[in-house]
Parts: sequence; structure tokens; C-alpha cells
Amino acid sequence: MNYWLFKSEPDEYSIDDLFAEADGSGRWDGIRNYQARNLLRDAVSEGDQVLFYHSSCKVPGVAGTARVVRAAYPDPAQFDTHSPYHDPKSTAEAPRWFCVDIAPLARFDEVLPLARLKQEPALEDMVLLRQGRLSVQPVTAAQWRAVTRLAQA
DNA sequence: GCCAACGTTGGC
DNA sequence: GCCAACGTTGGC
Repeated sequence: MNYWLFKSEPDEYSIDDLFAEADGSGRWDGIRNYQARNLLRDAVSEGDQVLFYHSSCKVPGVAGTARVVRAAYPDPAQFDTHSPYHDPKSTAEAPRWFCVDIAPLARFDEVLPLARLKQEPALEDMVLLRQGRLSVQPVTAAQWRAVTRLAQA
């Protein structure tokens, strides 16, 4: 079982949206970065746990946790000509982009701000703090424990 | 809105 | 394959 951090813009898809899904899980899609795609396709597995991160918003930070309930499959949006995520170069035989399904685990009482994470010595090696722009990131077990402990404090 | 840090594109 | 120009991400 591995840990990850997934970024989402809450205006598009928030932890509340994930909790509101009628069937109990939501599709994590729209990834259009190769490094993130490779992680999603090759390393993210069913049962892995996810820090749900809100980006590009008033208080960026970790908003809750989720669990992967379906491993990578071709992102349907790449074939949808009306979708902003449409990719004309992608084919059904050789899909370029992938998505996973996640189910909510916990919603933090308050978003754990990025600014707070930056103050935590135990988190100084987090990919989030070292390489800001990756939307799917590996998280170590120690980092997972530190983040979830801060969220309860 | 600004801007730094990337990633991508395309000419050569 | 190099690299300049351009686009995107995302914090502030």
C-alpha cells in the first residue's frame, strides 16, 4: 500500500464534491502532465491512500484523505471533443491519458494550509515543497503520519 | 495580477 | 539534439 498526494482545484472538484458523489466514489481525471500520468498509470494501485490537496484557491493545503478504489484506466475525457481535456492525438488503441477512481476517507475540520506544512521540519522533503507543480506525488508513510497528525491538532 | 518554475513546441 | 519562445501551474 502506497501513499500519494493528489491536487485538485476546489472550484473544479473539492473534497466536498468527492463526499457528495452519489455512488460513493469519484473519477480523478484531467491529468495532462506526463510525469503525473506515469505515476498514475504505473504506480498508483487500488487500496492506496491519498492526501486530497486543494490548489489555486484562497487557502491552498490538504483538505482531507481518500482511497484509490480503481486503478488506472483510460481517461474518457481525452476522447470527448467537447471536453477541455480532449486530446485529438489520443486513440482508443493507444490512449495517452489515464485516470483513477477514489473514495473519500476523511474531511479535515479545516484545510491544513501549505504555509503550515512548510513550517514542519518532518515535511521538508515532501515533493509538494520541493517540486511544487506536480499534480500526483508520492508521499512517504512518515509524511502521511505527520500530515494527518497535524490535521488533528 | 504578477511572476517563478517548470514543461512543451518547433525551427534549425 | 539544442535552445528560444511560448504556455501552464500555482503560490502570493
